Amino acid sequence: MRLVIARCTVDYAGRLTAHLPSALRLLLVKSDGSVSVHADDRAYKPLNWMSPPCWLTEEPGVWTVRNKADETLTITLEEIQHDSQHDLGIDPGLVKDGVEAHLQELLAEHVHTLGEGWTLVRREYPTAIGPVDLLCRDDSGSSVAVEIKRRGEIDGVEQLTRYLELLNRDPLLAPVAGIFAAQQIKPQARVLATDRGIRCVTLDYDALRGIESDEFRLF
Amino acid sequence: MRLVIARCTVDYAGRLTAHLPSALRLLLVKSDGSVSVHADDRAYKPLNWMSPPCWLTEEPGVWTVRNKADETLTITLEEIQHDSQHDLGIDPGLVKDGVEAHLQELLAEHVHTLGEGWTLVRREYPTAIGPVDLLCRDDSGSSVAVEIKRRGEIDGVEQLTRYLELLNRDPLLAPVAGIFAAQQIKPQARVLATDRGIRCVTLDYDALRGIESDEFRLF
DNA sequence: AGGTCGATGTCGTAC
DNA sequence: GTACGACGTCGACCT
Repeated sequence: MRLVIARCTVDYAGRLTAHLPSALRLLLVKSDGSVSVHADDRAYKPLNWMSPPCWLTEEPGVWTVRNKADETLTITLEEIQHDSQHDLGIDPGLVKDGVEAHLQELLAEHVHTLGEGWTLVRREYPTAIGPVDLLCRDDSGSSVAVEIKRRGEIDGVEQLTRYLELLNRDPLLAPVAGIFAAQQIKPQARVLATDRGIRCVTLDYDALRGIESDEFRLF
Repeated sequence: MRLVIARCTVDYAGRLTAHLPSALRLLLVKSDGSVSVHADDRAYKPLNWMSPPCWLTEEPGVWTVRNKADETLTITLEEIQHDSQHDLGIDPGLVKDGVEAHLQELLAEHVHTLGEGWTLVRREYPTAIGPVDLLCRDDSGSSVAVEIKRRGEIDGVEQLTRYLELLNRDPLLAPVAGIFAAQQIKPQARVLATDRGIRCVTLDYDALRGIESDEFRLF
């Protein structure tokens, strides 16, 4: 990884065109060839960048970064205040916990929390427009499609609505009810779901995990 | 801006929990208080970060970054290889060209490219759930709502559908037709739009700009 | 503060 | 490679 602090102008030509007037900035050149230009604010997003795979051509005072789609990032250097190189090695990478996949696993193993006597037909039940998170049967044997989100917003309701429309065309399944399950459901999403006859369920990740560990304790 | 190269472990607890095993990484502390942790690959995305507003507490060997929502980023430092401070000043910021706003401007000025004798009612026509990009009238005086995207995907069709549903409840406007206009329209989005009676129009940014300059040339 | 929407979104993954 | 959905999406704008 190479760190350069320099006064520079930057021009990007690709999906859009963009220009950065002259100023002091951090140029970050990573070992995969990617380049990013950072100002002294905003943790997440660089002012300008080129993602790998891409290639840096270095001429005196001008860096050109190009990718396969022929997008270019041109950095014109006016004054270099710092330039250092560091060998970081390969990063072991991030370990995550608490994402949607985990919610799906947990709820799949505890569909009875949705209703007494409910059973799981399958996770990732395939449809023409993509898989439904869970397909269940309630105690009377009726089908129920469940869409799971960490944060329940309007998009998720639309997604479930599309699935329901499709599933209800299948005479072997219809009628299929819908459940919108999320750790947190935005008021607007709840209104839309309710208006469409979709039941909303708030999930408690820690509680579901609790059930898990309780059951573990039984053995 | 402070640049630190250090062997460290990182723990994030907030919307999810995440852990980074010990490795050599770049720690980027910006003057707005934000902190990001970068590996030697991927231009854009830090491994871990805390966005401003947030606050860094520095103890020997342990940094803690916290925000208002009480999410925390804990960095445990094992070995510091580099530590430098740089005063970059305020960045003049990015000048962009070719984003959706420009497409909207251009199409607003050339609604006749959508149909002979069409007129613009207004840009950003307000509805209860957000503004419609363009509201037009066709040659017969009928209303047409236009949703503009750079890249036309399924979300945009859903968005336009919601607008149309609302606009068609207004007896002064109804019936309102829909146009989904984008530089590029994904097949799935086209299918969905067509199925809902929404016309799809592919926009040519350069051509629209060309019309612009042609008209300039007339004077 | 909360909602909506655009983004050079980026990133993973299934087909 | 393309398409699609998730993301600690972020960030900008408006109420």
